[in-house]
Amino acid sequence: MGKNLRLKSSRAAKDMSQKVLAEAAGVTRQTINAIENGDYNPSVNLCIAICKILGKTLDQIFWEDDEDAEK
Amino acid sequence: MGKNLRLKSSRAAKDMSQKVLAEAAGVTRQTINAIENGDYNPSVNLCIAICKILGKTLDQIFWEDDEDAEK
DNA sequence: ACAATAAGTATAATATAATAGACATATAGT
DNA sequence: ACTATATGTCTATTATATTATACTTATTGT
Repeated sequence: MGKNLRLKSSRAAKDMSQKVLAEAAGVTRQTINAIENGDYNPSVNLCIAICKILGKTLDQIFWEDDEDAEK
Repeated sequence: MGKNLRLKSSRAAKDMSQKVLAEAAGVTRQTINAIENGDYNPSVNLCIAICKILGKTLDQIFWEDDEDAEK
């Protein structure tokens, strides 16, 4: 799986550490780290929670990230 | 959790049964049924697979469905 | 040089998504 | 009345997301 650089960058834009984002989303730091590094496949509810904290939508952070770019 | 009526309706718009959608997405019928009925919280990769089959995006089917409507 | 924070990673344990198999109901076609 | 399909639901099992603990490296501030 590819890294999720849009997540990493959106988090950086809010100047949040992985730890702070994790606590806000109600998960552990390892989970945020693993998502950013593409180590696994989070639940959609967790994605939604993360997006709301970062002020983004699902499409902006999770759509067509790890994909073949479609064109 | 609330039902996902947008999923049910998008599937109906393509005249697909739960079984056919499940096979196309590589999961079982029970999984599709459970998502439509809000019985659990699918992985984002499965959501993406479903959206692509139905010609929709994550935001159109999974964003702000089971939420407090924000306003 | 020391202390503190951020990030990456690994392992073992726990929670839950997802499967497999089965049964019930309703509808539509013959 | 029979058959087939679609949906809903239940139980038990398997796969995997997520946790908890811990160690490492890099960076920044004092």
